[in-house]
Amino acid sequence: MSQAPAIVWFRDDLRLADHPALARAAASGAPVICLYIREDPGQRQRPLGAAARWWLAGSLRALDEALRSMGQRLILRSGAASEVMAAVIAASGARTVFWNRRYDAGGIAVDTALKAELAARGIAVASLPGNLLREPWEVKSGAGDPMKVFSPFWRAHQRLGDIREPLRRPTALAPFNGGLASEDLASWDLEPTKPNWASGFPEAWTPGEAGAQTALAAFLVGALGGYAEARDRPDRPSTSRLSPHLRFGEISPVQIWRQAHMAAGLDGSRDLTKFLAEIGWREFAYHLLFHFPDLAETNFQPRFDGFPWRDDAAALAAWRRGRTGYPLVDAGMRQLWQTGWMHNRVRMVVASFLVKHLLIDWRAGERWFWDTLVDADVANNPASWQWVAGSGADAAPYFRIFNPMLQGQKFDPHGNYVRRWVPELAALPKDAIHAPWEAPEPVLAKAGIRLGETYPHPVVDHDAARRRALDALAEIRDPSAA
DNA sequence: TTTTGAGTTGTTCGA
DNA sequence: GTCGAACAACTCAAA
Repeated sequence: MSQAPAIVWFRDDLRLADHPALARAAASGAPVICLYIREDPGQRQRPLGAAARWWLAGSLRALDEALRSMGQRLILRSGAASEVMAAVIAASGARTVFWNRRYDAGGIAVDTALKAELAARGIAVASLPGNLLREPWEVKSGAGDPMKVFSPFWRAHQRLGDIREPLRRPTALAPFNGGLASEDLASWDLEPTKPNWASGFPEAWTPGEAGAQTALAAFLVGALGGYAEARDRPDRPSTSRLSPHLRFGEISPVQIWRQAHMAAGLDGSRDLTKFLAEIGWREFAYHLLFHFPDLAETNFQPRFDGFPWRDDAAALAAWRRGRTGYPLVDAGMRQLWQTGWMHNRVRMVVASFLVKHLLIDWRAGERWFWDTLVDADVANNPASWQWVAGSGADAAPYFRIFNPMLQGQKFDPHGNYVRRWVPELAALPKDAIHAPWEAPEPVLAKAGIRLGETYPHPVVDHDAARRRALDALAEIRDPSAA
């Protein structure tokens, strides 16, 4: 009599290598059922944004192809996780279920309930750590509390010892021959059609594990050298662009950690340290999310609950569409819209602009990023928005208000990033491109620009907006002074 | 318990 | 053009 199969429930871990759940299932010798569930969003689960849905489609196709090359396939099902799991178990006679943990409150609630349900029916469940360097609760202050400042968090994280070795991709997976039905990926409508706003995405991205490994390898032989400085330059290919791959678990931070160390040699170079600190920020964001599950909705610092946000639909729309009149801001928002991604330096600038220049609630920006970023991450996105807004853990100080012109001059000194994404400004010389409203009329005319027609006037005046933000922030600074 | 040093990413102003 | 100081005070984490 053949062995009962094991189910591997794939979630945000769409890879075969360094996949603890898959490795355990493979090691059991049981026939393996690889399952992906398009979950009905539970009460506290966040439906995927549109750009992330596009990525998911590609990633699921890639995973299915990789499994097929091993005589396996990915079973796709829709519904509530508990119902889908019950149905698959009933149809297959599976006796064990493996998955890698998730850390958002909604996901934890679903997993905890399901685990109890299955245990009550005699189904063994193993939930394993696979998507972080360390579990969020492992890092603690000396007093045993969650950490709220990045630097001590990261030091404590590193004091906990070596990061484990990545697991190899299973060499073989015994197939389950019972014939399980799978839904058709196309029927999930993950990809846009009318209009197909993602038509430019495939040129920029290759979703899937192979694409992730290619991106990492290219980064390690290329941009890692000089990363500490060049990473701030949106006009250059100087970042790893691994974020969406990490978001969907096509590559694990453990793999990145190990490969980066090997590529950089054993010495802790500045570039390597800087790069790994970015992985550290992801660890910190998940640490915060785990201990503060409402991160995407509630100010980490309660005094921001009284902040005088403005309701300004027109300004919000201008920001979303990249029509604020500030070239660097507009370039970033259009890069986001057209490719599903934005350079990190520019993310800070556009976020600071929305929150401080426009005084629009960070949650509005967070939601827009959630919908438009292919790397929209349940922990990174809210943690980063709160950091910029000043309402977060270890947040930027209130007086740190980015000047979009100055940031442009510093980090896009030739204006090439702006030219790439705001083509109507392309003919402007670099001295004018970050502040076209200050350019002499003949310069604008020569570049074919009529302010207010071919490119907008600034939606707000920088100096006035800056003062207004400082005043607003002063309102919540000292509660006793009110 | 108290004290002490530190805290991702900036800007502006005046010398 | 370049440089240092001011911008606030508060909270965190560890000694």
